[in-house]
Amino acid sequence: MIRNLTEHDKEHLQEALVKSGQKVTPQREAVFTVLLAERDHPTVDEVFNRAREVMPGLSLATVYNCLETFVGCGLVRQVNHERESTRYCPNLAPHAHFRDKETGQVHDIELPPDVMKSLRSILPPGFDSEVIEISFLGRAQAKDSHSN
Amino acid sequence: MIRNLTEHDKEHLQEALVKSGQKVTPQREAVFTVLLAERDHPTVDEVFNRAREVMPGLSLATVYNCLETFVGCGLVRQVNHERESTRYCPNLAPHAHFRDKETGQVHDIELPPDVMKSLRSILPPGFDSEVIEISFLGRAQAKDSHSN
DNA sequence: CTTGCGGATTAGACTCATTCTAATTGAGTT
DNA sequence: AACTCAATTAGAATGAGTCTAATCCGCAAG
Repeated sequence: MIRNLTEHDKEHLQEALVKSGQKVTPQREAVFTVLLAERDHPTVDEVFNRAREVMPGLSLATVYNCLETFVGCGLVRQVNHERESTRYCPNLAPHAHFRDKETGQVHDIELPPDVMKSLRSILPPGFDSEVIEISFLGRAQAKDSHSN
Repeated sequence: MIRNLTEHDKEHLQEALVKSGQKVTPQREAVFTVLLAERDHPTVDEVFNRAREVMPGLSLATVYNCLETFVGCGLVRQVNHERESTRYCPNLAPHAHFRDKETGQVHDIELPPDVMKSLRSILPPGFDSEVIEISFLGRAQAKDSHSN
């Protein structure tokens, strides 16, 4: 179910960690592997349970720590909907999130540069934004179960 | 500090409540008054404290109930940022939210119809969205302290 | 070697927004 | 005056996330 990291992904992880003064540890590799294996925006608990299959001693606190570290060095994004549990997403390309009202599934929606630009343009002078979050809520005709 | 509802706002409240089979109660009037008095996107706790000045016996559970009811009949919107406490906003026009990283203040950003349309247009076929949430995070040159 | 250092990991306690529960109130009826 | 049914209430319960203090582990210095 959970494959090992490809050489490429391993380098990606290592580079990002080292660049922000963090170490590569077995726990971090395991958590990162889980994130890449199934890109369905898992919650911390889901990551925890999946990672335990591969590293049974892993603790929940460590999963929180790893994910926080990854966010800190730009390896993954947090995804929040209302006040539900935070989900995690290794897709780094700019994208919005679509949440299916029925299934709860989260899908990535590609965000073309011109839409980004038009969004930025609605900010009145004096407002300077680093992060823009866009989330849709609705229903999706099931097609591919995951989100990319 | 907290003025009474204008006749107009009172009718607005009454109409929305009755239309969805709810009753007008003193508690609901008090909470709605608080929301309209200062449009700074208060948290439940802030609403609670402000409303207590006017109705000391009011309970926190009731504030939660009232706000939930208001959301249900379209009188107010919930505003969430990451996993912080939910805030409430009586601005019904389509708008985005800008959250100041430093002060935590939330400002409303008007959302022109063509931007809404271009956003809707990025959804692949099969995706049908009712609600779009857009939130900016950044720094705002203080100007008017409230949002609206 | 083996000792010491500092970051990473861990279990479990803690926080705090929100929800739930069960009892009470109160307005409008019969 | 008794009924009814939603709204209100206080306090308990939930649960995601954070904090704490102890342990672990890789690595560099002696």
